[in-house]
Amino acid sequence: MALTIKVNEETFTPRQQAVLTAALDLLVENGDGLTMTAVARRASCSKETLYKWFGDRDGLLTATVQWQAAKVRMPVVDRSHLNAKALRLSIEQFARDLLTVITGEVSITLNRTAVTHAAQEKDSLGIIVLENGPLAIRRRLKPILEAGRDARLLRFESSEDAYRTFFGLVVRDVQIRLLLGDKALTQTNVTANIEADVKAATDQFFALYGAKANP
Amino acid sequence: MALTIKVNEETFTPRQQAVLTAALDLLVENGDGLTMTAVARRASCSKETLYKWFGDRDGLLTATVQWQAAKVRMPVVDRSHLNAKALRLSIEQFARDLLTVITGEVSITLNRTAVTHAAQEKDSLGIIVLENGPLAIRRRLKPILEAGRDARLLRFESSEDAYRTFFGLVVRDVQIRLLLGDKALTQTNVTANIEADVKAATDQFFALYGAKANP
DNA sequence: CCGCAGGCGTACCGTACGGTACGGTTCGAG
DNA sequence: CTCGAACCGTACCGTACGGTACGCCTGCGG
Repeated sequence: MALTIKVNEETFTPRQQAVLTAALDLLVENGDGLTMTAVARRASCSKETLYKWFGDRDGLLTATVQWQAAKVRMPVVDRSHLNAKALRLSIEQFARDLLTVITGEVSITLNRTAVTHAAQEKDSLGIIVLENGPLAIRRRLKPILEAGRDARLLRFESSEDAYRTFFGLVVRDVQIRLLLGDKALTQTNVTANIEADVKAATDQFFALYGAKANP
Repeated sequence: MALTIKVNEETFTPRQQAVLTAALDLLVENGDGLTMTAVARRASCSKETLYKWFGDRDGLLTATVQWQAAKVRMPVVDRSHLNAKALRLSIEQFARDLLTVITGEVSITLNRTAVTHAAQEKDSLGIIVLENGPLAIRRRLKPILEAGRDARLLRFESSEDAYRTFFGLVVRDVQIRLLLGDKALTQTNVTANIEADVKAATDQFFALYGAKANP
């Protein structure tokens, strides 16, 4: 049960979603100190119900992460008419969404939880976060990049490499520093600079992969 | 005691270093399941000694991370005669060292431990890892970058931005994926591509910040 | 040889927490 | 009204682990 990876969105009853919300809230505020008793108390339900619904602590954790991670949805970009301006706006939007999500408190908590989990030979949470984080972005971004290449607006060999470079240019050292609790990177400090960072990253990406550059 | 951040390298007796080595080994193999009893047994010492030397579990953890992290030393690059070729080699070397360290098993373990720690309002380990990881690299790289700029080989406004872009270009999504336990990124899989990745990142860095480009 | 400091091994304690059991309550079906 | 399913609250159990106490051994200064 705990090892099961649910690929398609599991339907939770509203009551169950309330429990998951409580669990997520506790996770965000209390860090990793998520206890079954605390969840039960916060959600006003009995521990027995928790165990009946989610199997064990890992099942509850997995369901919470899965459920929340699946909520993060990147906007779909119109791919039909793709001029230079539209492409740039799309890329910029991706950068903005990526940075916004990654610097969010919920995302930080989920990533921390998954990393902690991965430190105990249990990779299920890591896979979920990966699947709904970086990999989701990759799935969405790649078609855009390839459309841009087909339209002679971008130039690259491997869309995989282009995506990963984009990721690096946008995220830089922000995520790891946030995960490590760098006080110099307060939430407000980051969000204030998002627009400038997005623009800079997009500029750099086009400098590297724009049709004019990089012959 | 546990909150103390030791800035200068604490001198540990050989016996104490053996204990720290045992702790690190356990950390690497057993993930986060580091128990005082296990350390004591592995190091053939008594728990009482552990507590006498390190105060509490956090103190031992901090000492271990601190001691190991301080071992990671970036090579100092000769800054005196700086032609284009030497600069490029220096940058490349930094990229190589950064990737090699970050993908190492010990580094992954330390980062995971620090992230886990940071998920419990305790940021001491995070600060240590930050200080000896990204920030150490920054301290070493910045002078090189600025020397390159002074020599008209590089062109950038802020050396801080240049460093962070470099970090992003080199690390990309490798570190977070390793921390999350991505099976698709096996150790060997990464190390095999390090040279190619290093060259690509350096190329991109010079494309963005080389004197000829980016007017 | 004596005494003692440092350290090993082990037994022990307290607590926190995962997991279970059970009595009481609500609510819908028949 | 009755019955049973679902669920709440709570008490309880077992265990793992952080931290402490203590007995024993070793080595060394006097």
